[in-house]
This record gives sequence, structure tokens and C-alpha cells, in this order.
Amino acid sequence: MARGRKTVTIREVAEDAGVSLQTVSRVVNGGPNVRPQLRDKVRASIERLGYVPSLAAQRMSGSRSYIILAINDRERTLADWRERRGTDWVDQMLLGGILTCSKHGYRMMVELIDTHSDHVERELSAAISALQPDGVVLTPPHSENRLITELLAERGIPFARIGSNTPGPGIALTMGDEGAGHLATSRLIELGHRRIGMIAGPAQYSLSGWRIEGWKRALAEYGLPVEGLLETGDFGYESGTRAARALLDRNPDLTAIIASSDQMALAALEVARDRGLSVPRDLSLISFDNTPIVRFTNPPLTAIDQPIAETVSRAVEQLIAREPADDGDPVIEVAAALVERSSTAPAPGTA
Amino acid sequence: MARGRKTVTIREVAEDAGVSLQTVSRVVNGGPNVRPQLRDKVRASIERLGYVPSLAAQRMSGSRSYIILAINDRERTLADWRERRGTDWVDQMLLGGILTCSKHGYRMMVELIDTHSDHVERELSAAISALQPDGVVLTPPHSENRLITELLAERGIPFARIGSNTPGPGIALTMGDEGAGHLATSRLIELGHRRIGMIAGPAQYSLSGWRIEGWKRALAEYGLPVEGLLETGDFGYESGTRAARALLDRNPDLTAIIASSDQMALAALEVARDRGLSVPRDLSLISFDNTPIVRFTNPPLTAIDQPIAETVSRAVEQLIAREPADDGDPVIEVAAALVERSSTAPAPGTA
DNA sequence: ACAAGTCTTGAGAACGCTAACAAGATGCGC
DNA sequence: GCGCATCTTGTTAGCGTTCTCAAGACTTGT
Repeated sequence: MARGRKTVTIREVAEDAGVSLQTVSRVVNGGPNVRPQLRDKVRASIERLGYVPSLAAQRMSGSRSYIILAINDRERTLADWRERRGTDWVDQMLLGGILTCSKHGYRMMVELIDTHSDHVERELSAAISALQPDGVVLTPPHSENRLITELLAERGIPFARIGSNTPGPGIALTMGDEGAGHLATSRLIELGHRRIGMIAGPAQYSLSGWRIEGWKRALAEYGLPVEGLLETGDFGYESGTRAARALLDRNPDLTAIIASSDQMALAALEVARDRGLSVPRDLSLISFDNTPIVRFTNPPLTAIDQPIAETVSRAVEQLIAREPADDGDPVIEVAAALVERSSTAPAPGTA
Repeated sequence: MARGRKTVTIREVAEDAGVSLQTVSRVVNGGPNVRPQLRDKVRASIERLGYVPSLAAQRMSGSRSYIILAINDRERTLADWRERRGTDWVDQMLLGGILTCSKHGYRMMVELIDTHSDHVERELSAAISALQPDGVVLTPPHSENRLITELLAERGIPFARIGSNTPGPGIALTMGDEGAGHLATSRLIELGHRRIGMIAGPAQYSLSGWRIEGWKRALAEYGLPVEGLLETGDFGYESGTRAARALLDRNPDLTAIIASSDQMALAALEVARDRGLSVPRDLSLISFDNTPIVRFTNPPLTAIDQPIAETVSRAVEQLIAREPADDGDPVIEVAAALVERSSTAPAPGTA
């Protein structure tokens, strides 16, 4: 079987252009000191032969690997997948990442790792040794995992922590969860709501805590109570059902709920329907994430939009631009926005 | 800045175990002729030092690259993303791919390519030269792009065509679209429907044609008419709206619609609601894809479930297991299933 | 016009691994 | 016990690129 034509190497380009390997390499990498005339000649040869440098060889020669590694939680990803729950979050981060990587001649690779297992270090370590990425993007809950951040810091690999707002090591990229929690709550208060329940995410995600903080701050600003209005879920549908029931059982006068994920909001919507509560007439609902699902529910949900793709994109930009011996790692905020749909309305009995 | 500890190389393992590099290499790759005693000794050293072979170096030395490349349509992916339409399809294929790759010590990389641009060849060629993947997974509409399949065949790179049922070159993996179209249509006929409209996908996707074939076959089996019952969309929401309107305008007696994507089905649902038609009382609806969205619509949609993850997983298995000089490329079918929810009911006026 | 730079180019080593070959050890049949 | 095949281990030569260093060509200031 004809193995097809051999790959074009830098050597062939060098011969074709009548220069040394090193000169071609300089042209390819935009090296500074090459006469324009020669440069054009080399470029012509590259174009004609269709030369593209081999990633593997580039890595081998000790420079960059042109690979950014994205770490996702295997457990959660698998569960989402198995239950066909939709993994839009993964999607978004991948898109933002891949697009930005390709813009800079990089590639993004995804690795699934169990945060909870005691192999975390080993798994991550193996991935890094095999790939030797130029940067790593950590998604929650990995962003907060000390074992992971310390390993990366020790290895001297630049990394970004998505959904974290604590300063280094590693670039932190937050979507302003405290602000988003505050924003959603404030809006409900403006609409006349006084008893606003919160279905938070698991404590293991620090962003869960921040959203709660924002919610509390808004309530405090209006002197509204907090007691008995907080429930915790795991972002999944079932946990949302439990939480919504608990909230409504405990607070007959509840008129609004903020859910920390679309799935939990969907569950709350269903619970409300079961109890004969009309959304938004009797109960207003705001969710977090704004995945495609919430546009097609009945009614469509008002939601906090998480600019995940944008955030990951920013993270990748930072990692690629990063100088090896750079100064302190920044904390970057990509603000979330409130998208109003039809699950929010003035509180019952309001003008 | 301390660059962190250096990566462990095969050389260090060899020294630690007191053997040659080659022996370590053999142990790592499961080479056949190593004395058990030595093998265990080497394994112990590997374990102790935490050695993991460098992907780049492995590729360099002329063997496999341990990389499977997945090609997606940039245009469509970007549009999906921009409009936050949900790219569950991408998700599913990624998951199936990544999981199966990692099971075999491979990695999956995603590349977005414009099918329509005249750079297709160049883009693909560049990706292949840079990555030198051991296999390529083509998703629709790339699966049918001659420029692409010929390029891959010529280069001698094993590849799989998802959503295609025509024999080689390249492994074909179909979800049985003709059968699925037939299945959905038959079910509706069983329910007493006689005027069943079809909103097909774009002709550029060959699976669109197959679904139409299945629909026609089922109708023909019952001597039912086809005329005026076919509309074409582009899988997107807006096109679904247009198609559904056209269908209902032209056929006042229409009692069922099959839509070739969830988005188009959602649009049809909305059109029906606008016209005061109750789903499923007045109009039954079956969609293709079964993405998470359709579980949360009102009513939840009956849908043909596309086993995308499963299919991609099978594709990857095939590619990895592939011997270089293998015999003919197979055509593999991973059958789709009908998931009944609440958008289908007996035709109006039926027992 | 000359010394001291700066720009431009090239030669050779190195990156970490495996393929191909070579050589020594072991087993087998007779 | 000898010759041959087989098993086991080691040695050497790349794979395609960039890095380091060195040498030649060109500037510039005086």
C-alpha cells in the first residue's frame, strides 16, 4: 500500500530555498534578523512545498509545545453525559479555548481528571509529562484544588484558574459571582420581592460561596432576612427538586428563588408547577448559567449569563502571552450579565 | 525563578534500573521479549520515579503519535456558539472520543475547519502535518467531502466518516438514518396519522437524504402520499419556523411533522402554538437528535436518539486497532432509537 | 579608512524516544 | 556435546526542530 507522500520537512525547504535549516526556522518563527529578500524567498519555498512544522519536533527541540491543556472534572462530565444532561459548560469552554488557541497557532487538549480521587496528582502529573503543555486551564472544582495548583506551581507551568477570585499562584479568572448574586437578588428586590430563597451550589466550589455572599449583601442592604432561605444542591436536577421543596415547605411566603444552575432552576420550576404555583405570577425564578435549555422552557427563564467561552478565551490569551519569569499572577474579572426573560415578575400584591 | 524539577526521562529510569534505554522502552510498550524479573525491576523504577514517556519524543522516533484528530465544521460550530444555540453534538462526539482515546492511551484533538472554503485542503493538510495523527474522525458534512477524503486516503492516514453509509475509502459509521426515518414515520402511521410532513436537513448532508428515503418508504408501505409534504431546513431554528409554516399553510389536514433536528422541531412547536394547534392533540411531532433541550419543552418531545458518543467511540476504537495495511474499510451501523415522550398522540378523530 | 559594534547566516549539538541491527545467552534436537 | 534457532539485552542511528555558538558581512563614528 502506498503510504502517500512523505511529510515535508524543514530540510527540504532549506534546500529548495538554498539556505540553511536555521534560516528557515527563523523565518517560520518570525525571527528578528533575516534580510527581507531572503525571507521572501524562504516564504515562497514554504508556500510552494506546503511546509508546516511538526509540533512534536518543535516540542522536542526544547522550546514551546504549542499546547494548552484544559482540565475538566471527569466524574461530573461523565455523569452529565450518561444522563444526557447536557454539558454546555464543557462546550463553551472548549470553544473559547480552541478558537483562541488556533488564533495563536496553539492547540488545546482536554484531559478529564477526578478531583476527588487520591490519584489527582498522579493523573495530572502524567498528563503534564506526556504533553508538556505551555499552559494549563483549570476549571472548577479543580481551580481550588491545592494539590493541583501546587503541583503546577512547583513544575513552573503557567496556569489559569477559571471561576476563582483568589490571587495566585496562577492567573485567576472570575465571573464576578458575588456581583452576579447581588445583581440577581437586587433585581428581585426591585420587583418588590421580600422573601427570596437561594439554592446554592456545593461548598466545594468556591463560587457557590461567593454567590451566597452577593445574595446576602443585597438582602442586607434592604434589611431583609436570610434565615431559612438557603438550600444547597449539587447543580444537578434532583438536588434542585429537593432544595426547592425544602424552601417552599419552610417558607409559605416565599415569592422568589435564585438557583445556582439552570438544572436546579428547571427543577424548581417543576416543583412550583406541581404545587400549583404559577411562574412568574406566584413565584419568580432566576437561574445561573443561561445554557440553551432555558430559552425553551415554559416560561423561558430569566438567567445570569456566564461568559464562559469569553473567560476561557481570556485565560488562554494570558497563558500564551505569558513570559516565563513574569511578575505576579493577575486576577481577572469577566462580568456576568442578567438576561431577563419571562420567569420574573413583580411580587404578588405589588403595584 | 526555579523552573521546578526536570521531567523524568527514559534515561534516568534506565540508570535507576541498571538496564539499557531500549529495555525500558520495551517494558513501557509491552514489548514481547523481556524476562519477567527484569520487567518487574524496570516497572518498579518507573513507578518510583514517576516516569511517563513524552508524547512528542514518541512521535519523533517515527512510531505512532497517539493522537486522533477530530474534524468539525468551524462555520457551524461558531454559529451555534455565537447564538448560544447549544452544541450538544460537538459535546457528545468529544466525550465519546476523549473517553475512548484515553482508554487506549491516546489523546483526541479537535480541529475546526471550513468545509466550504477553498482552503479546506490547505487547512486539513496543515493540521495533519503539524499533528501527524494516527487517525482522523470526520463529522458531517466533512464526511462527504471528496477533497478531504481523498487527501486523507492519499496520505495513508486511517480515517472514519461519521454519519456516512457509503463504503470506503475510510471507515463509515452510520446511525441508520434511513431506518430512523422509517421508524419515526411508521410510529406515526401506527398512531393513525395519514398526512405526515417532513422537515429535512440540508441536501449537503447525505444523511438528510437517507432520512427522507426512510420517510418515503414508510409512507409508500401504507400507500400514503408524499406530495407537498417535504420541506428543507438547515437544522437551525429559523429555518424550522419557515418550513413548519410552509407545511401547515400547504396542508390544512396535516396531523404530524417529523423534524430532522431538535431546533427545527422546537420551531415547529412554536409555530403550532402560534396557530392555536395543541401538541400533541392536534399535531404530533417527532424530532431528531434528542439533545437535552427536548426533555424540558412543553410538551417534552418524542425524538430519535442519535447515539453520537457511542458512534464516535466506535470510530476511535476502529482507528486505534487498525493495522496499517488492513483490508477494506467497513461500514458500521450504530442504530438509533425512538424515545417516546409527550409530543406524539393518536391522530385526531382516531379511536 | 579603521576599530568596534551590529546584522545576518550557518554549523553542530541536543531534545527523548524507538527501529534496526548486533551480540551474547539459552534452549533444542540429535 | 555440537550446531542451529530462539530469546534476551544492548548499541547505534536517526526522527525534525531549535538552541548555542561562531564566523562573515555590513554599519557607524571618528
